[in-house]
Amino acid sequence: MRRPRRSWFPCGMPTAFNLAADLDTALQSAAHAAGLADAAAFAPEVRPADPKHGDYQANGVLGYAKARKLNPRGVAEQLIAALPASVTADYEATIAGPGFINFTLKPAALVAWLRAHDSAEHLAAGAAAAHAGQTWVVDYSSPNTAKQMHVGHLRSAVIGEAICRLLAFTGATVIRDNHLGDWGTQFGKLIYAYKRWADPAALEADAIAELERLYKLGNDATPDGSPELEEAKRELVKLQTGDPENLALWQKFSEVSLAAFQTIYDRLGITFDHNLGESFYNDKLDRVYAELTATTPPIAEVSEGALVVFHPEHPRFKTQPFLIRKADGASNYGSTDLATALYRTEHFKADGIVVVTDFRQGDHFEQLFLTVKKWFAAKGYRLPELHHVTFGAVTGEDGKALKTRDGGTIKLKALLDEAEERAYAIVSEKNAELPEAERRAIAQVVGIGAVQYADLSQNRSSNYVFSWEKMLALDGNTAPYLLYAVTRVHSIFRKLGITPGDAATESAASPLETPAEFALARKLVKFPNALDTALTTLRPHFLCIYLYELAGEFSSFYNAEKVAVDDPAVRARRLQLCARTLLTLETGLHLLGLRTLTRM
RNA sequence: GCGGUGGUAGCUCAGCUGGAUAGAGCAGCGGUUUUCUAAACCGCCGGUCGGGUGUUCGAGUCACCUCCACCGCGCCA
Repeated sequence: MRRPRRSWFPCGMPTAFNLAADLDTALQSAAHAAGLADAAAFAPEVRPADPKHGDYQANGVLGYAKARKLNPRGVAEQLIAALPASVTADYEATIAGPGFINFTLKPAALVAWLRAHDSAEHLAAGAAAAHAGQTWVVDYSSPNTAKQMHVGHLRSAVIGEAICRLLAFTGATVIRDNHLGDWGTQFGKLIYAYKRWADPAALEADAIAELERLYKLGNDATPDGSPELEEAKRELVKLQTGDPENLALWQKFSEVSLAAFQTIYDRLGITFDHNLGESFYNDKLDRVYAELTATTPPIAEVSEGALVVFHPEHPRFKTQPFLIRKADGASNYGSTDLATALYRTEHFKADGIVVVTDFRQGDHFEQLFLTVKKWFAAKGYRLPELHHVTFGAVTGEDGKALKTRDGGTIKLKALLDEAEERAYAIVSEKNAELPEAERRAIAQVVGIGAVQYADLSQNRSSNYVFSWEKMLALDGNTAPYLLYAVTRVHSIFRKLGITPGDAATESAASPLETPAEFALARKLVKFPNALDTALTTLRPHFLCIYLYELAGEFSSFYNAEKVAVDDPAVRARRLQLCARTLLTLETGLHLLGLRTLTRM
């Protein structure tokens, strides 16, 4: 347990977590205090500033003044004069350019923030305001059963897990739901093949690979119009009507699939709370059809025998139908996704639902969400926030979909294995004196982390070019660079035999002096802004950018200032900066789903 | 045809929802180590932000037009 918060802050007040948000509030009240016309409409727009201008800048004065034909600099002067004492005690505020207000943290306030946010618990407590009391369901990964996970499943899993951790850190109760593709026509063919050609030895050795082989056999053996296809369809009908043998087979397929998936998830640090696949919603579809057709006017209509939803107010979806039941009466993913949205709302009491799939499903989810909104409004159901988090394709260096050399699909297991092997070769080259077992352990963290980080560090909406060389590079915005920064900090504490954040060191720290110390400290207090941006946009790369810049500031600091100096007060303050850097880097990397190291 | 996402330095990418002189890494060139991990740090070089018009104090960011790439658009998910 940590000791209770000290009460000797220079300013006496509890230090806010997100200083920019705090300044924003202060400027709003200053607008009222200064008697600005229409003060309620004034949006300060405080954000982190370029360090050469200060720590934060308020851009909102310009727009506000312009709309009212006022002199922006004059308004800025009024605002600064009306700032509460708590702000003027902590910041230098200046007017710059056409009417920006720049805020520079005074050294004492800077240090007060660093002292207050001295543990992961304190950071989390500060961050928890964003989603406290809310429940969020995150639907990600979602592979098809009876098939191995391949490279196409990577981004959803990695991005989805990072979003889960970010939401949880900011106070939400997060429900991780793996919406498996475990139902559909493919199971008729698979059962057909399984009953004829299943190889018990292969099933024992690698069940999911054998199922994949059988599906291919079944697919090839059942061409359109053939009697074999009719037989496969009969197997499917038997499954759907509850035939015990087929149901048992299907159940077995799901079980071995989940077991195989879990070996991948373990390596990526993912644990699902639920695996509610499409099959789970089979008995919940009739209610969807009934409710969508019983409204006046009906939300869904029959067209060409199928049940569809049109959205007349939408330029495209007024003619492009959202298909929610096929003409033969069978369900499709429109049906199950509607039932899923309802279940998550009613059963999990979701305040927000996030679905992480590739961008090609954009139309589907736009239609789905439009339909859900109308449906829930008609029935008086509470509507959660609905987010479709999309991402681009993973491509090879040629810009085309990533394939093996012979054109096959790259299995996720093979990809992670290769990442670890490559990392092992690098660690062995750089640090040959470490014992092999440790090099293996390091290679796991670095290799898997490199794959995760490469995926997360790029804006998710663009395609991402897969490159072993780039993701495993020690320069640039990569996992190895960040992990290395972490180990350098650990190394300092290890050499000195000191625990990061220990009370004796913390209290012995003298005021910051050098440019490198200030630059690092000023970067540290911006962590909340990075969190905030990553969360409000559901784009983890904003956190990556911040961590990369922080690691860069640390490396510069490390290079410019020796930490283990003789002067105990100087040493203590630099150790304090090291401890906070470590805390922030490790907290941030863990939020992204990466593990960290003390040596590499 | 309609729509989505991209197009920023030779290459790979940022650019925080309209702010200050557009930033990183790689590649290229030049420096830094009797000092806590040099897997690092510092400097130089490199840009008509695909093109055009517009909106305004201000546009890589917004609107319209246009070119290119990838993708989606009735019974796969």
